[in-house]
Amino acid sequence: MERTYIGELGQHVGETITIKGWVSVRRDQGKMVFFDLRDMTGTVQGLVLPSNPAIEIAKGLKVESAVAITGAVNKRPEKNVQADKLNGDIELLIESIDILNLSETLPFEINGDTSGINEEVRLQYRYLDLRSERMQRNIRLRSQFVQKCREYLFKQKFTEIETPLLTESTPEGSRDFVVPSRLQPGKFYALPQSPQQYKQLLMVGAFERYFQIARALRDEDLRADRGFEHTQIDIEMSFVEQGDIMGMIEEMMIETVESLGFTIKEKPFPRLTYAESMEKYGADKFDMRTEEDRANNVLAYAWVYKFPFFEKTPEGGWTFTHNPFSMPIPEHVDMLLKKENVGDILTTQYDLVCNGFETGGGSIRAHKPELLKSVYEIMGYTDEETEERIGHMLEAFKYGAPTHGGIALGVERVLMNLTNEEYLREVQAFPMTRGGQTAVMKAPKELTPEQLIELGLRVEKKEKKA
RNA sequence: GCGGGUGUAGCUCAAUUGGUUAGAGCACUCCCCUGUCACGGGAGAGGCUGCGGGUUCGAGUCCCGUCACUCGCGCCA
Repeated sequence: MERTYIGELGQHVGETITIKGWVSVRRDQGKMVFFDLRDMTGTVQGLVLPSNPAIEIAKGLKVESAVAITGAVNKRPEKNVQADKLNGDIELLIESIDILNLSETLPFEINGDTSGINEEVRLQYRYLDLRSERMQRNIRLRSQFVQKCREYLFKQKFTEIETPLLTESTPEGSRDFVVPSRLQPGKFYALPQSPQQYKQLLMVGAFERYFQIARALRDEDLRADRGFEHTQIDIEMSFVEQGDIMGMIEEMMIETVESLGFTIKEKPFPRLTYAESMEKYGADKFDMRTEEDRANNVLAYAWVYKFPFFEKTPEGGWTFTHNPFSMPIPEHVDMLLKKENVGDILTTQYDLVCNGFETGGGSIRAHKPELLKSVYEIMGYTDEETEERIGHMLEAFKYGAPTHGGIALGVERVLMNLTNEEYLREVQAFPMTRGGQTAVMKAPKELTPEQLIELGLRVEKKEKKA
């Protein structure tokens, strides 16, 4: 029989239907047996009468087994109505039970909040942890948020474009994950820390409005709010100025987040300069919520901008604070080109802050070779070193590169704000442990000697045959 | 790399100053129960106390080492 979703059973009172899903709870009354049955749309109580031959199957049916159940959707007797629950006014009088997969006893209970369970166990059996109500809600909300962003961006004439995963290592910034090349032994690809350079090249390539739900990878030690991999909504636009991007992203966040039922504390978002932020909060990210806001899960967004472009290195040179590809604020362009008062130069960088987290950041980019070159000169690179690192960008900028800028929003950071989760792992389906151990599977692990030889990572031993 | 915390039954946790046979709740097995809804009642099974050394008449408890997990710092444009 055709499947009916549990969330729609209210429309089928009096009919005999088939549901498919899982057994959440079994309540064996001796003669009668009650179940809570669950699919992706909701939960319903089922009951098996002692006269039904299926009663023997019902008694052996273990929690979290996958089942297909046929029965009659009935109104509950008046005194058994649970008005506050979905389907609390109906129940399924079970006629037959088809066990699709009988579950063994679970390693931990999932019919409550699993956040108190040993995380090693949760991750080893992540597919079970994901069945819990909280994880279902978090991961589904994540999908909805991303969908809303996509809808908004398509409406704004954006094109979704994928950029390569196997790319070039960049020594500055965070540590790269690297992949050995088989065809060119001894050489390595790097996995992207962000699609930064490719998205700028797409602007040179005349796509004007690009976005990507992009994975970014960084081989740095983990934190509660930081993993090896995270996802960003990566955006770049041509022929725009700082205010255009900030205004559009602000509109996108308001539209997406409010359509998901959340409340924003202040609109338009407050805008603070870096100096104001440091003076007022002592940090470049801050939490503007009151206790009441926190209790009501209100989202307090703000922009921080006018960051210093450069900061001193321990060796006494200069390095960038956020992004070497950024443009200074318009009135500081001359200072950059002349390399004067370097410490005073402000960048067009803007960070989106929410509830104490940096949820995104971007800037207007340098779109002329001399601007970008000047940044690298200030940082002390020789012409040869600059050419080696970003020669391809300098070359690309020679051919009518448009003014452009963009932003990257951290999907996990946004979701942590929405769900009030303290840990990034709670909004990722398959996160890693802090030691870099993958969920469920056993990466990282050794390669076979044959694989290592093929990759040029081990020299083949010549076998001596007598 | 550095510092803090944790590690006892499948899960969550107890176990006085080192002291009998390491306990409880949930889950599990069996029995009873026709309106339960985290059903209830009864019985039972389940332990290399992370691992390795040491001190002691005696170690879950103290000491040394080690591993895993975790939080923070460094790091993370």
